[in-house]
Amino acid sequence: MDGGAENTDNKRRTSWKKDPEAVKENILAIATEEFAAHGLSGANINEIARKTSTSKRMIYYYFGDKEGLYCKVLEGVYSSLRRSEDLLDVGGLEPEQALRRLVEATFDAHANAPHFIRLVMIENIHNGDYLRKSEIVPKLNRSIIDKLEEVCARGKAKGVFRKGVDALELHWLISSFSFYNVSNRATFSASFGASIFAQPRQAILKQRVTDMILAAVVIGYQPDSWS
Amino acid sequence: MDGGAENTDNKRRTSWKKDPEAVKENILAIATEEFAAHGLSGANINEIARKTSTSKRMIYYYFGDKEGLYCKVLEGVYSSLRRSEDLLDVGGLEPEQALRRLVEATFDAHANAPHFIRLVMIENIHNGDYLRKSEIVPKLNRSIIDKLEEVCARGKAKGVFRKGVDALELHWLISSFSFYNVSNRATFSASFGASIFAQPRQAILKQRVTDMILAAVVIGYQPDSWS
DNA sequence: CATGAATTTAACCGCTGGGTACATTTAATT
DNA sequence: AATTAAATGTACCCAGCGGTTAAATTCATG
Repeated sequence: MDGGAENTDNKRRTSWKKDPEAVKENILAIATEEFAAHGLSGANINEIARKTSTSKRMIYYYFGDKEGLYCKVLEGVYSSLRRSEDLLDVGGLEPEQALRRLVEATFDAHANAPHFIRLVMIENIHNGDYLRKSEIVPKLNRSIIDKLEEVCARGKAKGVFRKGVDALELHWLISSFSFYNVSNRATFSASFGASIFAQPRQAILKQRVTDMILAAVVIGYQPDSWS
Repeated sequence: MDGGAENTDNKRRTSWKKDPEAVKENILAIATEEFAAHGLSGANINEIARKTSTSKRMIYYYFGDKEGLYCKVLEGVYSSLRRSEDLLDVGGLEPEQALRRLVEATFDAHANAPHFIRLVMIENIHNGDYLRKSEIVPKLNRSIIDKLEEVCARGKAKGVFRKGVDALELHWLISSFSFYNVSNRATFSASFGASIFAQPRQAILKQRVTDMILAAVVIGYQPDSWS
């Protein structure tokens, strides 16, 4: 990530001994780890600095203060998850298959983005105060709703989706499964064991929630597994 | 809660000018507020002490240190939620109605226990380290599973529940809705507005998830709302 | 090569906040 | 009344941590 001087870098700066962009990226990466691990108040700036390839002073130089750094970290994980969602193209699939694909992909995406999950949890502890300040986030979140709305519209037009189906509600449903499955592993395991979070139970769970969503949306849907 | 001298109190202590039990309760109540509001590292012992009817010294006298206090708070909200669950009796209902009742009650219980939700979120941020240490919690959590298992058994015996239905999986499902609905309000609202968390949308949501669970469990179930 | 803005270093600071020392009061016991 | 142990009040400590100061280094530019 640091490597040599990237002369491919455009803008007005060609090659510095130490590239500020790389430094910023490095700080952000470490800070993401630390905030995700310990929360806003729990994370330690000195510790973040120590793990960085640069110094504490640089953190303040580039990000102002602890909260400024936290905000950038938050924006980073949000846009990173949404970017991965944008890669998913369900335009070529029939509405039922498109929805199934969206649910499965969301489930998997959450399972594979523990940093995102933890930072969203942390941000909720802070009542969304920092997310609300961000300008970048609101527009990011349209894409997933748009995608769901498009699928719903096609499903209704084709006559296979129920009338009452609402994209936002659907998103809430899909997120609740997918998020909880990661966010509450620790306490759930402490109470009931971790078996449900290992294979093959996870695969079964994904199948189950997908079927439940489809059953709620698609007229006359009858999953194979529901004898 | 303080009132007069409780001579009904057994043990070896009859009446003190200042009842230590009441002091402990008072500390716990305030600490619950503060930890739920700010997290483990975010909460401030001096601030907790200030809001108490006693002094910081007493907190350390009764709870040892910050983490000890946090543990007791955690145990408190857990047992409080489970106690409210125990009040729910579905023994007299047919399996389908019993399950419906359990889902609705869980949904409502979570919506009405914001402290519990926040503290569980916080505990998950800490990877369940403190919950795992607690001896009181593991046994508390049996009751809800037992209740679900009993309903499932009756439903299968009656021939109205599917064979594959598993109580733990069911609990995971019901919890995911109910928990996420409260835990992620802030960030969800920041992204998509708060309309879904107000009436009448909440009632619709509850209805929807209940129907989804029943459809997944009860053979041939067809909710009215699913045209 | 002098200028100066951008970038980086190292040392430093003050206060917050978890935790403690020690004296003192209270109520049961003898 | 004297003794004792639990319960409490007050003042204090001090390390950790967020944030800063001031100066040095790097490189484009005239």
